Amino acid sequence: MEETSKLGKFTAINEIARRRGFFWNSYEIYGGAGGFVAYGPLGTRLKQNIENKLRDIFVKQVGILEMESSVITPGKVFEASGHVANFKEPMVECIKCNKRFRADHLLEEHAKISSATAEKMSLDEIKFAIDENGIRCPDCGGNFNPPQQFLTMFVTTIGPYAGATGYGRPEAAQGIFVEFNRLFAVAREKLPFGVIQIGHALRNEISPRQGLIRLREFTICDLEFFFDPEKPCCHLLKDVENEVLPILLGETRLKNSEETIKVTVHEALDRKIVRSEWQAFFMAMAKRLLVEIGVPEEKQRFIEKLPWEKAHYSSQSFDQEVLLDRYGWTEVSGHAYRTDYDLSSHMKASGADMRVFKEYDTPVETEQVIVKPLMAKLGPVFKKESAKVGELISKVDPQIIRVAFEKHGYYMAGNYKILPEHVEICSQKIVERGKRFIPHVVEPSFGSDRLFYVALEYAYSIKDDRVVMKFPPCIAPTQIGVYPLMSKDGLDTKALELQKRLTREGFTVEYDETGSIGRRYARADEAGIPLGITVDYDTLRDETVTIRDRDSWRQVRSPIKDLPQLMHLYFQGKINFENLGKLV
RNA sequence: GCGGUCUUAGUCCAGCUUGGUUAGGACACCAGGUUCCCAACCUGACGACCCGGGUUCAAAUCCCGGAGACCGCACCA
Repeated sequence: MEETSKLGKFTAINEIARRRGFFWNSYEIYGGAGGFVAYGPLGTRLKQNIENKLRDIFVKQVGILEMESSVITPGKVFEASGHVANFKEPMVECIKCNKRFRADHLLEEHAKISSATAEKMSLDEIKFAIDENGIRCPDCGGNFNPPQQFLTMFVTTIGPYAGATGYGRPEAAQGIFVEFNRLFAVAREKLPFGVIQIGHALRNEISPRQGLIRLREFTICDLEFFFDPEKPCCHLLKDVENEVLPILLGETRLKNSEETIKVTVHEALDRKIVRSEWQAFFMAMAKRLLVEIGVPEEKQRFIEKLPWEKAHYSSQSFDQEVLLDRYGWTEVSGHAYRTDYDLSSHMKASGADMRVFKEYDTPVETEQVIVKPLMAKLGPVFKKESAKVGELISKVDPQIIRVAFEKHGYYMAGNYKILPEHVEICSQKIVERGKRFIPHVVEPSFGSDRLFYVALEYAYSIKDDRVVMKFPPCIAPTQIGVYPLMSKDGLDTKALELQKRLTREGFTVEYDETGSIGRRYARADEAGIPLGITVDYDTLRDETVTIRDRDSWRQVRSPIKDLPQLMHLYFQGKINFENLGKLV
């Protein structure tokens, strides 16, 4: 019974999404293709509004820099990042029944090989281990074909001739890391700073079945926040330290429990539940974002990833989950502490120096004993070789030379005999003004399509057998509906004027004069339009209109001239519906 | 990838067992009428058998293959 109601809501949301143009499966005329969706007019606006909300929070409020890079990425990038090695699954297929299995999972189960070890094994090693342990198909007992890797990145060729491999990026993060040097320069070479990229990513999922939750092409919002690991303090923590985070700890999960603990950001850090201040800060901001798109906090939680669940780059990871009617607890954002993994990898692979220079508060002065070759003396003796000899000498530990002089009266640098008069051993002051290091990264990463689906599901409600999409006003795809009570007697022209005026004010306004007023309200409710303004016969007399609240269906009356200001205040969340006019 | 169920207008469904003239309904949408605040009513218009092949005089209907959806399994770095 519960099952059918779950199906019912999901089906109803999908039906309304198709009918009203929120989203649908792509390529329907060719039979469809799994894992790809098209957003219609309402959906596109809703998705943009959600993404803009995210921008509002992170770009405007926190000061994160936004950038945009390409989807197609040269192979080298994902080789360096570790994706080519890690973004694939070794799979075996049963010869008899054709069933496929994760080879590493079979080894864990039947050969007691740990997942960490199994992950590092080559295909040959896997084959050997399978044969050695006599592992057969768990279903029918058949033998396996040789193991094969299934790469979950889309592969392509860049340019028409060369065999230059390119990948469709499976995340937007690498687009940020590879441009780090320029971004850092733009950020005026100051840490900490963050960069966000919102864009498409591609993952060739084996079986993308869960609608908007798992797509082959989707929109990802990756935020990479760079900071000095020696200065891990978050200067914005004050704003969020009392925000409560519901966390399901890894240790709790190991006990097969789903009990969450509720801790403030402050506590979570104090008790070292979350190890990075910045990570805790972003988790709190992520929670706020979800509240703003309509998910109450009791329907959210953060779940700590277990060591073998973490991505290859991550040190400590949490997933932000939202309770969905259909899919249960569902990930909407991931919070990973990527350390210096990515920048180090790209540094090593590309040869580019991605270190950051940090000036010490007070320069460090050290005295160092050095061997100074006296070229005036060396020249006459070694002639053309003297430059080489000089270089050789200066690399040697002064102590060794000193000891050699004391013992033998000379020092042999290779085949060259160095006498005390050739060099000067002296102490030198060295002033270090700073040092170079690789910044650490904390990454919150949101799935835009998932946020979208979450917003739809939480907005969906039924009132008097009608569907009302209760989007929070700040993300509603259409903000205002304008209706003439009758499409005659000049009410229509008056209403059209009003629509134009509000549109010029920057609102998304829809005009509708077809059908009875009740039908138009119903249509508007389904599209989730928060406010409906109706021009009636009183309007012609006194220049006032009624404003209808989507959620309560109550109405207030206000003068037309006040509308622009009232609407601005309402959509900025500064006033409530009741403050829009006199209740009628 | 596997197994089960399924695929008919914008949406939701009927028809298929037993092949046969013009594939039926509801809602939505559009036009006109009517209507002074919550999917009212009247008239009219538009609009579909998932794709490919086969069987047959004749296929939405039977058979084979494919694609897609849903449920379960597996997968989800």
